Amino acid sequence: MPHLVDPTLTRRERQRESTYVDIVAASRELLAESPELSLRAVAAKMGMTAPALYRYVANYQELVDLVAFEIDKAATLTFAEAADALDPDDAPGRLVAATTEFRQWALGNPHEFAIVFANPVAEAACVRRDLLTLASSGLLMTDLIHDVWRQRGFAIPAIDDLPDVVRASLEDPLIPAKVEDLAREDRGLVWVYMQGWTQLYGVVVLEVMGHMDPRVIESGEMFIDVIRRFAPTIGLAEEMPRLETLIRERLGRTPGQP
Amino acid sequence: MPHLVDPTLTRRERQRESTYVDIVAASRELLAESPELSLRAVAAKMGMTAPALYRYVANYQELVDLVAFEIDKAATLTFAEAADALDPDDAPGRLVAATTEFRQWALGNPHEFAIVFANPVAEAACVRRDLLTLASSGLLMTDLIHDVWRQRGFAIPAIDDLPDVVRASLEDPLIPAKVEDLAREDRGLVWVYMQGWTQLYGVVVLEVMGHMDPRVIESGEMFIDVIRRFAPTIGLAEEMPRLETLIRERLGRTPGQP
DNA sequence: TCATTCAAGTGAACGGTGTTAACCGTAAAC
DNA sequence: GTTTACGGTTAACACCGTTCACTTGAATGA
Repeated sequence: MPHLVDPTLTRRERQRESTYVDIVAASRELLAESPELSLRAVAAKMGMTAPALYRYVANYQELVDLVAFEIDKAATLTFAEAADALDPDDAPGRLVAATTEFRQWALGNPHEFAIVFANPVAEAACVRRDLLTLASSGLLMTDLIHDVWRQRGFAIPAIDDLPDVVRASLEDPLIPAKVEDLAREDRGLVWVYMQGWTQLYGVVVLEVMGHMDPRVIESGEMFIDVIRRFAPTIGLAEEMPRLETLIRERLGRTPGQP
Repeated sequence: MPHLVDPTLTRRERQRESTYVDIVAASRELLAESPELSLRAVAAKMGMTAPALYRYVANYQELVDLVAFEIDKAATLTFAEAADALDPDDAPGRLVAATTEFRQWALGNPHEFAIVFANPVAEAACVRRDLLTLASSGLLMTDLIHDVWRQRGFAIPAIDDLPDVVRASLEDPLIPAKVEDLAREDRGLVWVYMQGWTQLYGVVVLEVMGHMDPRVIESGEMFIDVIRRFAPTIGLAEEMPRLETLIRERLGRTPGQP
């Protein structure tokens, strides 16, 4: 089976690339068991000594950033899969499916979640060749909300009604995301996305950290409640009963299984 | 100035008590500069060697729990002060004042915030004599919401309308908080509190972690937005304009100064 | 008052961490 | 075919949490 790897890369580059993959794999195996990710442990798991890793990352923080970036990328794939299990025409269903999968993944992989989302400005470094590509999970979620908006056309705040600072941050965003695809007058949609993300993030962090009655966490009622309260904002009030059963279906499963 | 300390305690006990205070003080000084709290550094700052600390805490995690508990207690005092700067009759104002102070404190003391609120089930241990007294900041917030409810009397969900698990967790709560003061039919208020706390927590964690446009963080617009969207839930829709100016006043100050 | 007890501190040590330095073989590059 | 430089090594440093054996001095009981 030829051409499984990019042939434009030289042998050395391909080898280096595969080492990066190994680093991430070893790190994720370690994270599955212990919350602490140590450079030495990663090296040991790869059959190397710790200083060797410094040929690939400048320091420990960069290792963490690399792993966080790749975890986010991989997790986003499973969120997208959850969405793709539904009709392309059912944008609301796809959104809540991905959202629920996100919540389930976070609860099932608390250490990975912590490294990606409870990491102070994780995106700051990400020195790898993949430049400063915003968290891919964020891109997916914006896309999904965008789809809902296109299909259902809920009301979004006029960008000129928003506070000055907000308007400025929407007009030229710091992280060159897909925001540029939106016409200036539609940028209010991004603000709606941020509102939703904020609320979603709140429940999930509280649940993952265990700062909530275990029975409530286990049942997912607060998670559902948050979605239910946000639904009207994106014009999904009437559809909510259907979406709720859709969520509850997903809550029963172990994450990752479509 | 006699009787500054409890005279019922023997000399040894008083000395021990003061050492605990020193431990917390040294820890907080360290947290003001570096995000990492190390047992050895705390000991060094107190002029002791590391093993000596093991006379006071069983292990590192217990040190962290102790410090987290005391930080929460101290921070809650400043929240309460912010509320007390307003009329006792102005329950809504007191609530948003404390809430805003919480947000300001979190942004100003990110390491302390992380140790208290981004700590996996911090309340689990807390082996100190103060038994298992729920996070005091949580108690304050419930009190403040309770006051708003008594003064303004907004609609709360009937406990029998809530999902089974939620009802169960409200009828006999895991953490023996002030929930017991509420009649069974009023327990829905606690659910409202949890909703509010979830949303507040979401913004603040996102802001503290830096997972948001710095300009938006700096301005506090998302924080205000969250409060504004939650206000109607506790019957404060009409009062929101007044409350918003109240918030913006507080946003300008450095936290801790009433 | 004297002997005893015991809490509170010490230093040394173990295994772990991130990180740097000097070194070396081998595969790529010219 | 030589040279370069990449990817690995070992040794060492400073720091971490933790344990153990030991001292000391103050509170306690006879």
